[in-house]
Amino acid sequence: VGKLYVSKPDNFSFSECLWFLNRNYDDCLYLVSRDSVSRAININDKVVVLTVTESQNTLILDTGHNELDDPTKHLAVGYFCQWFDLERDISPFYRILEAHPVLRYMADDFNGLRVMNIPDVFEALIWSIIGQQINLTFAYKLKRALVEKYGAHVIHNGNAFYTFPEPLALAALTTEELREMQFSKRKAEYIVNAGSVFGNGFLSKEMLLTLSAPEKITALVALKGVGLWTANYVMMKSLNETTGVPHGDVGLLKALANHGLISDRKDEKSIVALFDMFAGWESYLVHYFWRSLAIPSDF
DNA sequence: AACCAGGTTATGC
DNA sequence: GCATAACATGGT
Repeated sequence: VGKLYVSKPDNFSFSECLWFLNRNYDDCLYLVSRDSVSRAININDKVVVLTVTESQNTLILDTGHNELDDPTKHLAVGYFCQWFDLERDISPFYRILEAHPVLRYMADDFNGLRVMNIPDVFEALIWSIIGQQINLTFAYKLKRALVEKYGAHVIHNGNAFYTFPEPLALAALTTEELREMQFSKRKAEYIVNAGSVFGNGFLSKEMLLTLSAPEKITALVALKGVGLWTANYVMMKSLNETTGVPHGDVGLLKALANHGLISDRKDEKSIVALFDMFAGWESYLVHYFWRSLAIPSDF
């Protein structure tokens, strides 16, 4: 009852993906165990807790005991497929990776890791705004406070599963309310404004997906508080654009330095040259660099 | 106890 | 057009 099946693509490792989701942080939007991940998703105003496990050749989506109609099932599968980036053939990326003298180890050590997406573009946007210029541990705390206060939740097997707050719920906030939750005044303004823009339909995922990559960037950067870093983060994590590079990202720069690929943080030439080699797969490279930050960096 | 953190905007030359 | 400052506060 309530089970859906998705076949595994090539170059896919469920455990690598879970490992990335669980890194060292406390994400309030999903629960990872050794062999499963669960999160609540909102489908047509119905909150469904999705639990994913794997068997030999398939991934098993358990939606609990709800009797879901076919369109809802289809949306649940669609959500999961984007979350784990399942519909992409990443073998071209692996060919480039394996040919790189310094980075080829990633093809073995991180084998089967996908870009872990954030299908809800509003969630991706607000999350990236929260994460600007603060350490990730604190960023996850801020996100948790926001989600637990303004998101909906359901109880499933004794755990509370939250959905990300709706745009209009955040649009209705005053900046003072967010300030009390340790958001800076600027970020509070950005978040309320973004809630208003999305909540009133001036911007939506459907709209953004009709645009070319440069047009997407332009549309996103037009929002207050969204610069190139944030726009590219949303591009790579929510809009299926594998060319997005969050320029200037401190994690990326640290990883590049760890691998001896840049001499210092202003070494633009080396960065451009490297990403040129990975043309079309830039965001995969970024994601693998982020993954590399979570292991000892003794190369 | 300084310095840094998944940056962006406002200001000043 | 490019550097610099201000933002706010937790983590290391």
